[in-house]
Amino acid sequence: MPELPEVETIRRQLEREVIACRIIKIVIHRPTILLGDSNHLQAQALRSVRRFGKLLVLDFENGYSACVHLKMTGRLTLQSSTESVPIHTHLEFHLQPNKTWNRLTFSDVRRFGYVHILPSAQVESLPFIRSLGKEPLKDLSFQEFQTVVQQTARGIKTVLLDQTKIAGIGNIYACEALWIARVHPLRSSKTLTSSEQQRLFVAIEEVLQEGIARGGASDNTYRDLLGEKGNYQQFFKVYGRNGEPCVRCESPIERMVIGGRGTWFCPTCQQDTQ
DNA sequence: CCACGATCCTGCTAGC
DNA sequence: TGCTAGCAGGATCGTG
Repeated sequence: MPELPEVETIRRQLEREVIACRIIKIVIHRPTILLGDSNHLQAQALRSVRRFGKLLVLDFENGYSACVHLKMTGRLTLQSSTESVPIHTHLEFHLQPNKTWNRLTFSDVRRFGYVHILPSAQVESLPFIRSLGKEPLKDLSFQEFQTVVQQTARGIKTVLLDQTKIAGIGNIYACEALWIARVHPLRSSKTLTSSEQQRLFVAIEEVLQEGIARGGASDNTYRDLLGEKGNYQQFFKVYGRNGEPCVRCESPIERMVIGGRGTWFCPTCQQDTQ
């Protein structure tokens, strides 16, 4: 499930590989995942690639943009003309010049993701982007993090996953950061001590940084622009490790459900539920 | 304001 | 072996 590090990995690859390439043909297999008019991208070259939280924005030379949300199983993939179009491909952008690949495809098994084409000038007015909180590694200072955390009595994990409070953190990185900081996922946010806030802030930056450095986490479905897996899953301390010994204290990792999502934590290292 | 549940969707897997 | 129920979850929306 692509979170900030996975989406950032793809953003960097798009920047490296696809900038200045021109769309010469668009094939729509499933119109329902497409918002806006794809004709606006016809014959347009890619100029820049931005990211807002987990949302990718591809900007084209004529002032139109394609906003791509991968949600859980969405993928952007570069493919060669000799490869057959994989199942669940909803959109194909045929590109020039011909490199080792000549198509950028959007696929999504579960069809939660979407591609939204609109004028670049309107991108930052999108409700989703307007509602986003600040971003770790970018503009979220410790003071601002502290304010967010002190604002609410909700469980700290719920707060970390709230994109309107902090942008980009998903289930994997939330679980991992809480383990590193030794904070229980259900801990009431506003009760965190300043040293816990400090540890958590640093842990969030650490897991996201490390996630990017490892090309993201391919727990199940994530693949990068070239179809490759990331490596960060090899460094998971808690995520999906139900019953395995904690690498810090050897207690078996436990699983609970918070907000309908699987949550893994060490019952010894992460105590103080409150 | 907040919590909770349903919704969207398909593939995988545990269990019978 | 083959079927099925349950699970995976980002974001949104409705209800209490």
